[in-house]
Amino acid sequence: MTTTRRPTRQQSAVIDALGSTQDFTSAQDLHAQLRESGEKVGLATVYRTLSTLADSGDVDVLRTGEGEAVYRKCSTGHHHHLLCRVCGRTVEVEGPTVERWTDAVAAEHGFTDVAHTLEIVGTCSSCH
Amino acid sequence: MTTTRRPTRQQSAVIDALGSTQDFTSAQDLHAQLRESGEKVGLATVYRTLSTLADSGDVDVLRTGEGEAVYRKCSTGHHHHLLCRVCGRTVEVEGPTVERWTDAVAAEHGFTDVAHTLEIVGTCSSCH
DNA sequence: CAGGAGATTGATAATGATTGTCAAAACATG
DNA sequence: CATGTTTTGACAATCATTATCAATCTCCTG
Repeated sequence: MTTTRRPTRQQSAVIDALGSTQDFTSAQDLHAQLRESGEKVGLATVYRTLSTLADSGDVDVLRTGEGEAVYRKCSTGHHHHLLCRVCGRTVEVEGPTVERWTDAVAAEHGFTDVAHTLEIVGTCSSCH
Repeated sequence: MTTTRRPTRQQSAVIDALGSTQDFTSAQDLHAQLRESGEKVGLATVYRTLSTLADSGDVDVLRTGEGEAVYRKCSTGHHHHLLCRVCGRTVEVEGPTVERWTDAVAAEHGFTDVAHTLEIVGTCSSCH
């Protein structure tokens, strides 16, 4: 029995907020974002909505190193971050290389619906 | 100032417990296991030891779908994980492609001492 | 349009893993 | 043995996430 889905203002708000970025975003962040933009959505509702969307496969979920769950609207191009460990400056980078590689490796092992996270840390030129 | 590592009974117990299996094991499980086998090790110590080992790269860490951290004795050098979002099965993958790409991209932006993390999630063949 | 069944919401409490605290214990060394 | 340092562990604190449950909203039907 599939859950009856009834569209609501709150759910749309969450979905829109998710769609406004291509990055993986945590439920907490989304909630803060919604509150800032004036939308009144309860934290529990944000979690519920994300969880439902994830179950139905409409969003990707994965876990950060800290164990926080992060979500992203499915199948849009995305980029990665190059982070300076000294000053915290970040640079967005992208390229088909990694995308292709992960897809290939996943397919090779019979995996489908693949998503990935990649973070690169280093020391930037000014901080060297 | 080299790593001030002082071997203790507790740390050895944690390492041994970890080594007794090839599966990813949670800190909580390890603690329970140690307690059962008579070793008295505090929970905080288990966490500290695992955290230290993970930092020094002697064990692998990743997160289950529920957000629990799980650890395993490292088998080889640097590799990545292909994680099934349904059953949690993991496959180790490695290859020079990503390493080269991250190094190249980092260098291109003037970054040095580069490190990276990459996690791939998907649905494995049995769970599809 | 009114009424009602069922779905949805949200404030708050509860949960559970992980981390912080800090005095006591274990060590190494002089 | 005295002393300074490291490690331990019981317990409190934190933080994301989930459960609760009364109030509210939606849609359907008469």
